[in-house]
Amino acid sequence: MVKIKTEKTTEEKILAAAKKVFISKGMSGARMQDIADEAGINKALLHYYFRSKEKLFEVIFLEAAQKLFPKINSIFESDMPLFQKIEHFSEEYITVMAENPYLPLFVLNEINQDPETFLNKIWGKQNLPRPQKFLEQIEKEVRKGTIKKVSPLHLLMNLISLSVFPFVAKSMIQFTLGLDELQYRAIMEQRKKEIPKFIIDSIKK
Amino acid sequence: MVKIKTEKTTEEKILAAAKKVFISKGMSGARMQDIADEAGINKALLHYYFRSKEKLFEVIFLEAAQKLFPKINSIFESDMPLFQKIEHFSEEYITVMAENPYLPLFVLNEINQDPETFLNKIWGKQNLPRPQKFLEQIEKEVRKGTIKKVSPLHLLMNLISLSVFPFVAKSMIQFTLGLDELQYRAIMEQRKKEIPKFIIDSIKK
DNA sequence: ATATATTTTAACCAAATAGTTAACAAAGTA
DNA sequence: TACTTTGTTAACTATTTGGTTAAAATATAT
Repeated sequence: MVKIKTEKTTEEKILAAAKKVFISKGMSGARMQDIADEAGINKALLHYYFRSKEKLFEVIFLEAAQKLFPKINSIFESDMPLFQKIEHFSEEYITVMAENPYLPLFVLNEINQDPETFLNKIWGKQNLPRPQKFLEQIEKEVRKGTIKKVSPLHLLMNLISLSVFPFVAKSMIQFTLGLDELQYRAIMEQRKKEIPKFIIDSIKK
Repeated sequence: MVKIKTEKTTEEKILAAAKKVFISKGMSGARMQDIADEAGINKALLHYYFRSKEKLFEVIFLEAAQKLFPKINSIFESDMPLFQKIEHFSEEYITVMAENPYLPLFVLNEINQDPETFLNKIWGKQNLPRPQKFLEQIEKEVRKGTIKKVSPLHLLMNLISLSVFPFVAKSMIQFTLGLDELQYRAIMEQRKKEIPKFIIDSIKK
């Protein structure tokens, strides 16, 4: 019988704790002490593994951004037909976000605090959404006459809005509608099918 | 010729400065010194007019929340027919938010940081969205057969997502699409008509 | 076993930051 | 004018917080 290592290394504990604290409090609201407590270690250890709060934050933020965008691009830039792409996108996106519901708000908020820093320095632009191909595809379908004459840009914004916003407004939605965690998840599950149906019903001829 | 007072009172200067700083940096990222500088006054004056950072923040946050929700409710609860309500909502909402584009992200983010505090203590629930009547109205239309068999809840979420998200993601959108302020505003202007068209095309029989 | 390198901690430090105080200035009032 | 209230400031204080240090504990190599 081989012994399998299940204990987290200190670095993993730190990263998990940092992720939790940064995502719930944001960069400026997070305290190094809170992260240390959450990880069950001494504060000095944070600085031993990651030099500063900024460095630690950068790791967490990049990981979050990686999770948010690359998958979007791989779908946007694939060769699927339009309707299938729309279905695939909301399915995939909601699946990933259901496991990390606070991620979109976290990323959007940090970007908003200092767009310059985040959008230029931290990212190579390969991580950013590249909707070009998707936009062209819509335009082509419009010209072919297979869908109604819709604005590609607005259709893009619609697809993303419908998929992302329910996560950004999670707390709000749960509170105003009185939903517990399970009910919320169930509704997000439904949306995987609801969104493409809603969109396709609107644009198909 | 009567002299008209155009100078701001100190209190107004503070509120304007606090609004600007809090909305761009958030509660935890904002510095009292920044607010004082922005208002062109001494830091001690902030404490003279508002006792603490928290008190000052509460004023700003409430004002922001007031602007965000009551109008929504007055539309949701009016007696307009459904389609007109949808048109009216996106028109009204986008008009208000175009003047305060960072407001939704600010409010959603602060709520997220501490839902308990914000949603219970600070608000009397009269400010929160009350979508009940709107949901019932949709259900009625479905039963009458005037629109397709859609989920009222998802339709509600769709309308709000489509209207609010483009403001929440403003920085992101501008950066990835390379839009300046004017172009962004123009697109939001278009959305006032695009959103209701998009929705109604989807649900009408 | 001994020595060396790595990991972890408690105690400390310096900078940042919310909040206070006491004195001064301006405006209102008798 | 004298006096009181209101508004404003510079300088200061207390606390929070990111970061450091030096020593102890643990693991690793010889």
